[in-house]
Amino acid sequence: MPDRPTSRDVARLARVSRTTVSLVLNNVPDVHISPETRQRVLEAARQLNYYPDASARRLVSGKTSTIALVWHRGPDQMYRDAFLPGLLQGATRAARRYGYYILFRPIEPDEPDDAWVELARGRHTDGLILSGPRSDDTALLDLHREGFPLVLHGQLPGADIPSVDVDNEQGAMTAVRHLLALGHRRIGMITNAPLAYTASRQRLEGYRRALEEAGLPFDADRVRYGNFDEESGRQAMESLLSLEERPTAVFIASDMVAIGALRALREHGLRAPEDMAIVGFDDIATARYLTPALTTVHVPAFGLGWGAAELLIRIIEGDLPNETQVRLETQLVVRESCGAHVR
Amino acid sequence: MPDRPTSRDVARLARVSRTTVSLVLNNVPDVHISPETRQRVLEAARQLNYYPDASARRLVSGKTSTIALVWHRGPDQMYRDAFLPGLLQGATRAARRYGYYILFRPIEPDEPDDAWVELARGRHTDGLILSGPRSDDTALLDLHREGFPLVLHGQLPGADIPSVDVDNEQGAMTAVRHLLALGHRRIGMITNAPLAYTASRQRLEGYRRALEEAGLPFDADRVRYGNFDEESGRQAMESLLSLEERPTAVFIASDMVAIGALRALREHGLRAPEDMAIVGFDDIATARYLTPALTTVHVPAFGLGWGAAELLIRIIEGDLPNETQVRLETQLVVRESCGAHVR
DNA sequence: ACGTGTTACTGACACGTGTTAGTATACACC
DNA sequence: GGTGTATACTAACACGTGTCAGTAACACGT
Repeated sequence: MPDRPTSRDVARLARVSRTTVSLVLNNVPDVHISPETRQRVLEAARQLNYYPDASARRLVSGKTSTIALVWHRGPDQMYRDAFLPGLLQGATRAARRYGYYILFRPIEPDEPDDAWVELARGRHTDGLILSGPRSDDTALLDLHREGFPLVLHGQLPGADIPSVDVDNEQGAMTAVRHLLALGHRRIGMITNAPLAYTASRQRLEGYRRALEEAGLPFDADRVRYGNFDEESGRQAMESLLSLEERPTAVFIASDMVAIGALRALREHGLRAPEDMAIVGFDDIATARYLTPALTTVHVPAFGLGWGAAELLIRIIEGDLPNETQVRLETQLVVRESCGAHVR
Repeated sequence: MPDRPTSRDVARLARVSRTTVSLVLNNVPDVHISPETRQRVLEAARQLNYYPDASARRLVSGKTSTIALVWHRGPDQMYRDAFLPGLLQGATRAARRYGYYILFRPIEPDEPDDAWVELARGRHTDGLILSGPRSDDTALLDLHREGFPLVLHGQLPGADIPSVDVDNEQGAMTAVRHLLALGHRRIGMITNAPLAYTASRQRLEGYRRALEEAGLPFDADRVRYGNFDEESGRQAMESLLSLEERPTAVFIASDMVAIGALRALREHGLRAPEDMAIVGFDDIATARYLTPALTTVHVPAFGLGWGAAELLIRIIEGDLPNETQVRLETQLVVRESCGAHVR
C-alpha cells in the first residue's frame, strides 16, 4: 500500500502552507484566501486523492462524530431483533443527516452489563443510544450525572434520562377499544412479558383503562402473562381456554406471543376470528402473513431509531429540546384476526 | 463535565513517568517494571477511573480497530433486511472476539454508490465488509488493487476480491432433489430475482443440474422470473398456472416470492402441498409461520456475518488464509409446503 | 509622510497516546 | 577492580490535523 497523502503533501504541491490547505478544504468562513490559491489547493487535493485522516481530526477537534447504538441481548432477544432493521435504519439515516457515524455494539448475555461504558469513557463516541436498559445500572446513572449524552430506547422509571419509546398505554387502549367497538364484552389479555418490564405494565394499564372507559370491570382472571416467545403464548391461551366463561376476544400484547396463542386455538379446533377475536401488538414482519392475518398495533421502528438519534445529537450539540421524553404514537393495523371484516 | 483524566494524571499520582504508565497498562511484554511500581500505577488508574483516549491511540498506532459493514440498499432492500439481524450479530461477535468495533454504514439509493470510499481513504476503518456490491464500482477495484482489506458479502464474478457467500447452486440442487425424491417429475421454478443477479443465475443452475442428474429435460417454459417481492411471486405463479401442463411442484428461489406464489394458489382455490408442492429458499423468519409452513433452504445469516468479519480481520492482520472465497453450506428445512409429511 | 485597516497568508502549538533510544543503578563474573 | 549485563525506569519524538496569534504587503484617507 503506497503512503497515504497528508495535508503536508497537498501543501507542498500547491506551494502554500499546511494551514492554508486546512482553511481551504474545511471552507473556514471569514478568512481571506485568493481565488487562485483556493483553486490551486483544491486541484492539488484532487490530484493526490487526499482524504484527511479521521483519527487525527478526532484527536484535535475532540469530536468523534460517532454515536453508538448499544443493543442489550437478553431473554427478549428474538423479540427485539424484529425491530433491529427498522431501528437501525432510522438511526443511521438521522445520524448521516447530521454528519455522524453509527457504531453498533451488542452486549451479549455473557458480557458484563456495563461493557459499553468504555465507549463513553474512552471517547470512542460522542454519545450513546442504549436499547434495553437495566435500571440497576449504576454506571449509567453516573455517566448521566456527569453530563455524558445519553438517550434510552425504552424507559427507565425514576430516572430523568432522555428516552424515546412508543406510547404503550395508548396503543393498548386503541387495540382494546377496537374489540369493544366490534361488540365484545368478555375481553381477555395476554401480556407481552412479565410485569417487571415497564412496557408490560403500560400495556396492561391501557387494557384496564379501555375497559374502565367502557364501564366494564377489570377481571384479573382474564389476564395471563406471556414471556416474549411463542410457547408462552400457547400456554397462556391454553389457560384462558380452560376458563368457565371463555373470553370472546383476547388482546395479546406481543405478536410473537400471539402466534403461539393462535396455534393453541388451532390445536383446540377453534378458529380466529370466528370463535375468538385476536388483536396483537408490535406489527412484526410476520404479522401480515399469518393465517388469519393478524390485526395488531404498529410500532414505528424507523421513527424510534430516527427520534433517538436526533434527540441524542441535539443533546451532544448543546441544543437541548425542552421535552426529552419522546413518546411516539402507534397505529392500529386492522387485518383479519379481529373479525372486523367478517361481519 | 469534569476534565477527563489523562495518562499524565495517572503518572503524576503514581509518581512515575507517562511512559511507565503506558507500559504497565498495556502489559507490554519483555519490559522490567518492579511489582510495587506496577501496583502503584494500576491503583492510580483505578482511582482516577482512567480510560485511554481512543482517538489518540488510533492516531499513534495507525490502527482504528474498527471495521465497517457497508449495507447497500436497493430494490432488494426488503429481502436483504431479513438477514440483517443475523448477519450483524455474526459480524459483531467475530469482531468483538478479535478486539474490533463495527461501524454500520447503509448506502441509501439516493447516495452515490461509492459514498463508502471515504471510510477507507479517510482511515475511519481498517477494513470493509461490502454487502450487495456492484460490479461497475471502479473505486472498489482501485482500493482492492492498492491492498486495502476488503471482503464482499455476495459475489462479484471476474474479480478475485475475497468474499463470503452461501453455496446457492448446491442449495438449489438440494431443494429440487427433495421434490424429485417425493416423486415429482414436472417441476417448475420461479427465480428470486432477474438473472442480472449472480445468486439468481446460480440458483437457476442448481435447478437445472438437479433435473439433469435425474435424467429430466430442462424446460424453459416452466421457469418464471421473480423480483424479490411478493407481488412478483404472485404474477409468476399466475403465469405457471396458465400452462397446459401445470407443474406438480415448484421450486421458488426466495421465500418472499414464495409468499406471493402461495397467495396466487389460494386465490385459485388450490392448496399446497396437495395441489402443488412448494419449496422456497432463504428461510426468512416468517417461513415457519406460514400456512402451510414453508419448506425452504436455510441461509446461515449468522455464519455469513461471522465468516466475513473473521476473514476480513485475518486479511487486516496479514494472516492470509489460502482460500479467500468462502462458500457456506445451506440446509434444507422440511416443513409442510413440500408435502413430505402428508404421504 | 504617516497612521489605519484590509488582504493573504504562515509558524507554532496542542490534542493524548505508543514507542524507541537512552540513562542510572545494581549485580555478577573472572 | 574493572567489565559486562540485567533491571528499572525516563526523555523525547511521532502520528496528522485544527487553529490562534502573528506578519508582510498593500491600499487608503488626511
